[in-house]
Amino acid sequence: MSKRASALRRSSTKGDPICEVSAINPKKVSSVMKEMEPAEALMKVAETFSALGDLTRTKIISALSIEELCVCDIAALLNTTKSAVSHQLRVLRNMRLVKYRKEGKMVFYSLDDEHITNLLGECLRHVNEDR
Amino acid sequence: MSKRASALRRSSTKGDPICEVSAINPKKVSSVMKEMEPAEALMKVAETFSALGDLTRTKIISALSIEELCVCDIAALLNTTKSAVSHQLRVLRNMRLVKYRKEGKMVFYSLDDEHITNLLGECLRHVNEDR
DNA sequence: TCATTAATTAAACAGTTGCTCAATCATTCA
DNA sequence: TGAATGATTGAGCAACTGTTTAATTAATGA
Repeated sequence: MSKRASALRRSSTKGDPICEVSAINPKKVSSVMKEMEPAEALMKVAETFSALGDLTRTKIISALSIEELCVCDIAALLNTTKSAVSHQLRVLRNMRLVKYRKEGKMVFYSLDDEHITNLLGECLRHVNEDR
Repeated sequence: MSKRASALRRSSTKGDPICEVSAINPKKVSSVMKEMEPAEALMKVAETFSALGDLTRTKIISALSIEELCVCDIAALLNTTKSAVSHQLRVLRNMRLVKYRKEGKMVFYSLDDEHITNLLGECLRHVNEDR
């Protein structure tokens, strides 16, 4: 298990920030690096999770998973201002987590697709797990 | 569709932050409020998504979805410091997204359970969707 | 016991985020 | 057209976050 190939290659500079020598398993590292998702996709994933990672926005998603709602109703539901909700809806829109349709002056929001419902569901299952 | 019940109840204070009169559909709002997930669960959900919502941590999760790794290997893989990785691993540990086992001086991290793999997979499917 | 090294931790700083407030846009209706 | 209203937007600010640097802990082996 512990066949560290070039572990003898000593670094001349000491206190180097990158752990470049020591116990690194270069074979393992390079194989994982190849198998990992492309950086660009992971960037979008991080942004998406980040968009979901706020209590106000999580509540919005949870509400929309039940029913289509207008901005005003969401604000009433969360006991906050339309402005605050609108700001957060933009974040969710930017990550394609919600979609909307206009009806007169009002704008009705709903979840963009079933992935979002699945993400919420899977996360709820995780946090509700008792151990 | 547009049967707004008590829309006539006018607020005396003008410019009030909460959109308490106007076009709110009180029936809809209260029914959604009842059906929504408990606030406590949603709080944990938001924290969990927040823990996943950072590029460094997303990369860590992606790497660990392939293979168990020690801190040093993760740092090498992400071309960053052990300290930075250790800090982020703590965030992931706090949200029970990763687990670890010690082997001598080294600490090997892996994903906590299949929910985490599912979350990553579902999110990847979302961001990779072409439209 | 002492040196070495993997990992964790604390403090500090820069960058980011979410809300508030005010202004603005857009649609309806008199 | 002008008033009213649902929604969006921008600026500003307080709170939070992620990295760096340095110190510390824990385990190994000479």
